[in-house]
Amino acid sequence: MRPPTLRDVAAAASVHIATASRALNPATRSLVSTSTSERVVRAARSLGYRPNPIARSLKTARSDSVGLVIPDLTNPLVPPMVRGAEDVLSPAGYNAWLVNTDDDPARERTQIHSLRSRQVEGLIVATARLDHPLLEALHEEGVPIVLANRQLGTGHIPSVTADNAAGSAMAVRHLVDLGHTRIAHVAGPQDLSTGLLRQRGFLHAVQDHGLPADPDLVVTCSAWTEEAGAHAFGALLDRGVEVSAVVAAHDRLALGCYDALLSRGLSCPDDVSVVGFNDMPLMDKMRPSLTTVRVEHYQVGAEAARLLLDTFREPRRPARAVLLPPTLTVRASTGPARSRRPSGMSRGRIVAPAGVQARSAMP
Amino acid sequence: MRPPTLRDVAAAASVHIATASRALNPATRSLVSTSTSERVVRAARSLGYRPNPIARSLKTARSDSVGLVIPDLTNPLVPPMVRGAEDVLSPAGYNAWLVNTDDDPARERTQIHSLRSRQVEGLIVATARLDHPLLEALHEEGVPIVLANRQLGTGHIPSVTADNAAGSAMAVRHLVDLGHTRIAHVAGPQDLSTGLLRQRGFLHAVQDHGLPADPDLVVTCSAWTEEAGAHAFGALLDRGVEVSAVVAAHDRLALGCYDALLSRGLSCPDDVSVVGFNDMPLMDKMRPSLTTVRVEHYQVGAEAARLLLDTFREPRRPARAVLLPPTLTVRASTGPARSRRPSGMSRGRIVAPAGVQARSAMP
DNA sequence: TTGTATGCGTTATCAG
DNA sequence: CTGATAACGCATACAA
Repeated sequence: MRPPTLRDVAAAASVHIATASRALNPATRSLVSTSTSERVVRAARSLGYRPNPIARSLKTARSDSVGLVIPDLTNPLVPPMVRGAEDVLSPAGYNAWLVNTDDDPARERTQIHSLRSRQVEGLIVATARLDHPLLEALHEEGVPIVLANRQLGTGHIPSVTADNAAGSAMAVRHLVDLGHTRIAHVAGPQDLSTGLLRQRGFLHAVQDHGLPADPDLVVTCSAWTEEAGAHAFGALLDRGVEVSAVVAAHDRLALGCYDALLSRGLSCPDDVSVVGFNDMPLMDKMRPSLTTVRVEHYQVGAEAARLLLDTFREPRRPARAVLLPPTLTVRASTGPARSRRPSGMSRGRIVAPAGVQARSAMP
Repeated sequence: MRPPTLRDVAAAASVHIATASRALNPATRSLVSTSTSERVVRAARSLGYRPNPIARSLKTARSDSVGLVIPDLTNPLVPPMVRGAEDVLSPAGYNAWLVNTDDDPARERTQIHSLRSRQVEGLIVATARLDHPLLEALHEEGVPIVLANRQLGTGHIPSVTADNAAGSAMAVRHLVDLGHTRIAHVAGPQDLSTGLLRQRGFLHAVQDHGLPADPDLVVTCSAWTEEAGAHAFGALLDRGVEVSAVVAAHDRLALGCYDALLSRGLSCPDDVSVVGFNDMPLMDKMRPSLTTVRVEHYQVGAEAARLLLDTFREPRRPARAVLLPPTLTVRASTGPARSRRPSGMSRGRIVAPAGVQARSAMP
């Protein structure tokens, strides 16, 4: 049995189809007498009428939907962002189309094309790179876009992110308060705003506390994986660099640091304190539970959606970069710096393993 | 600048709009001469023509999209299922609409309504309860549905799930091989097929190994949370039930068991071995890393999508219940049963804390 | 306040 | 093989 259309409702209420349309549409109901409007509504209800959004879209050239461009749904940071966005979009009458790009530019291109052909009215994009011609081009074209979690280098497109520099500073501050002076940074990909700004924030914070910005204390990962973190931090340890604490630019990198320490017989936090970034689910269940800079990804998604809705209302509003304040969640992976023994191999001091020449920091 | 329509393409190729339509549509291209079809395709490409799926849907009464009804995107089991489904649907030309129900029947009802009004051609539902009138009704109506991860009690609707009973049996078998004879079960909600079948599988397996199905060894949780698991297993421990191993119906319940043990000064696996269910992300990073029954949720999603596509081709095909074989991932949370000392308080034997009367198992 | 007429972009059914 | 025409379901400018 074919679902009832407006025509059926109009017939049942013995009014013209146009009248039925007006009566059923809250915005135009005032143009119709209360009595007939009531009659129409009753007829619609009794027939189980549901407006056909396809037909409506064709007519109004609106789809009431936005595209959500994400790297990968199975990345634990993503689902909270998505729900945050949906929880704002939904009450505003918008639906969200999700697409995964797997951080592959080609796939991203086709996915965004597919979204546009489905007539989405705007885009929330969580896959921005610092240099991102595609997004710049779309923005030039006038496609409403809001970036979530990551920004462009140019800042031309509105964005909602955590205040990454502030987050790094909080981590450093915490470690300095615990007495640490040799603090390393396991940085993330430098072509992403998250990686870059967390590193910059780290370097500034270290200097603000009067500590030298020793290049030996910074290692960079090209991916946010445990393996990358373990490899990078392991290399730093193996170089014999003196270090009692590390700020990782991502919880996964921090877990990699755990692995690097474990495989070298070192303990966290006794030998080295570790701070992560993001506070992914289950970070409280690690051993040791991870001290980390908490980012409210739900809020990032929600705020991005609000910005997008704003853009719909005021298309030519200048780009804004909304920074959400992170917080520091202190758990068991950070502890006081060991007071250094005058000489010898204290457990708090990392020395190069046999066969590796210890290299002293530049003066 | 308005995006080009079929009319524009037809004009540019100086053919009738109907001819342009046929030329551009792979299925009807054969009705058009090669030369004109080439001309049309060239015109379309040079104009950057993209068919309007809204208009097409209105005409064809197809949406090329299916609904994916999930409990909550932030549940770590869900994203792999979703991607599995998408990776099958996408090559078949279907897009997936995602909705979260938060396991709230009212919300589920409205979300499914919303999907239907968006003209989805079928539903993949991961929120089934054993008793689920809404789904039965939809199925009666002829809406193509495939259940994923959970089944109905009646089995009237095609489903794809892990073989939950087999999974429980694998867990029990593993523990028996390690010498355990007092094995508990922390069961999940019994109104869900997952909870029920894992419990049943546990009880059968225990009996198959000649162990008594002691009711004291089974506790039930009404939610898949760590708190519920900790509370239930804690209560079992506090009753003084002798137990050296536990099969939890979910990794989260298993983590709750960890908590219950920890807060009672007991150690895993030295005092009690713990087996989880699902192998959620990061379970290898727990301390101890969790031995668990691995369910390939990606495959569950993918297979559910395949079944749905089958249903589109053969609407009246009888319901099938596809069971995917789980595997046991052995990690550090399970170890050999302690050989029991003749008397005294061995660490391997749990005794009731002061103030709690130890209750012996029924004879 | 209600009815009339038209079109959104596409596909399908006719003729020719 | 191609062109003309209608129709999908709805919203709206215009007329009454």
